[in-house]
Amino acid sequence: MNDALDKAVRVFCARGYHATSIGDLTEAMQLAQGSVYKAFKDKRAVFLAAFDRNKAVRAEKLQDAIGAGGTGRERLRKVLAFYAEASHGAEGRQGCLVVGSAAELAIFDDEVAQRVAASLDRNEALLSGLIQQGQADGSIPADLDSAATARLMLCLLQGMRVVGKTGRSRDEMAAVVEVAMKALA
Amino acid sequence: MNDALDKAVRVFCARGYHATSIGDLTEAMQLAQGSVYKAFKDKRAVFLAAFDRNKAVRAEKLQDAIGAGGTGRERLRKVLAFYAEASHGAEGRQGCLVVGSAAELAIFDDEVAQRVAASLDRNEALLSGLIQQGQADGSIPADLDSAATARLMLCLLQGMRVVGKTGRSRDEMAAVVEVAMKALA
DNA sequence: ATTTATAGGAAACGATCATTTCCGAATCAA
DNA sequence: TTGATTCGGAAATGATCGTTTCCTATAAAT
Repeated sequence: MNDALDKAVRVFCARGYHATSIGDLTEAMQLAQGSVYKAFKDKRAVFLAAFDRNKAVRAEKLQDAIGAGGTGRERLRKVLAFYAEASHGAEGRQGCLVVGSAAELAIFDDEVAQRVAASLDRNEALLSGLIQQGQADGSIPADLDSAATARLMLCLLQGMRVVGKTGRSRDEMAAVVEVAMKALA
Repeated sequence: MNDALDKAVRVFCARGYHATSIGDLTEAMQLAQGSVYKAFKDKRAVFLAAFDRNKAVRAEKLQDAIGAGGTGRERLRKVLAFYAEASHGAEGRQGCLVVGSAAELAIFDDEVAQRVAASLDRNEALLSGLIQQGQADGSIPADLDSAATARLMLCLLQGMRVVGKTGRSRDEMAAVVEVAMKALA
């Protein structure tokens, strides 16, 4: 089931919610049309499940990328690099489900809006935590506004995914990470 | 006609392309359904016209906000503040047509993808020009990588519009601008 | 071997939407 | 005043889509 949901995630990322038909989903998930409606109440339920699956998968990959060791500064850089890696080439063109949902559904669907906000809040808290870790271990200045800096980084990460839809190179995105680290001065 | 297009812009921003029906457009534009098809070939033509109209309006407002005087650093701050102002409250929730188009249409419609890329490139060039102006007038260090910094600012601006869809306050976004200025060190 | 539950797949339904067509009213010219 | 033209607006059309239903085949269970 998770395999099928991963396929659904890719379709929803690339096409958005409204432009994805049930046929698109069954084709990608390799399921019969009847099977989709046996497993899910409706298209929206498939989307919500795909959203949650995407959130879990991305969160795990991000945690792997951050790793356990290193200073707060080093780990924060790894977060930026993780997003830079996802914001170029084919994966960048595919787009981000959170960004797409924010643009397409946040106004109409309160439940989707809540999940989008929760995803962003979670990311912001993660960034804020890493900054505070860096301030504790001395790799980031103690007088820095951790909340505002975390919010800046959150905006930057989401923006990279937007700009990445127009097809940038890995080097272009990696260079952004280097400059962004200057905000930790 | 421009008035009607401005209304269309708002609808497309809020609802996205696929979720806006012709009825939504006629209601917002206060036009008869027949009149829409007398003025435009089809829904996509309305969208492209609205996109161009939005681009022109936003570019003019941005130029007004930047002003003619001041250092490159001061003018760059005004660009960031302009986007912060658009990324909170009701306008922030309404969203950005470029971001929405990038997420929803950039993969399917080459013409839309080109316009999105052109809008981002134009913004990136504007940012790069202001940075170079700042390097010429001494308000921004000369050894700074203007291209990478401009790209960072572009990502940040687009990301602010994404995050702004979840309803942030003016102060939250204004604080991001202050931190972002540190990237010019 | 027979029955029962399960899943795939096709067909049908109802709704919605983009688009076209048609009709009436209003405007303008003669 | 009359006739032509234009424009708003409503109805009709054809297609698509989400959803439901029904049928068949396969596999599990007794």
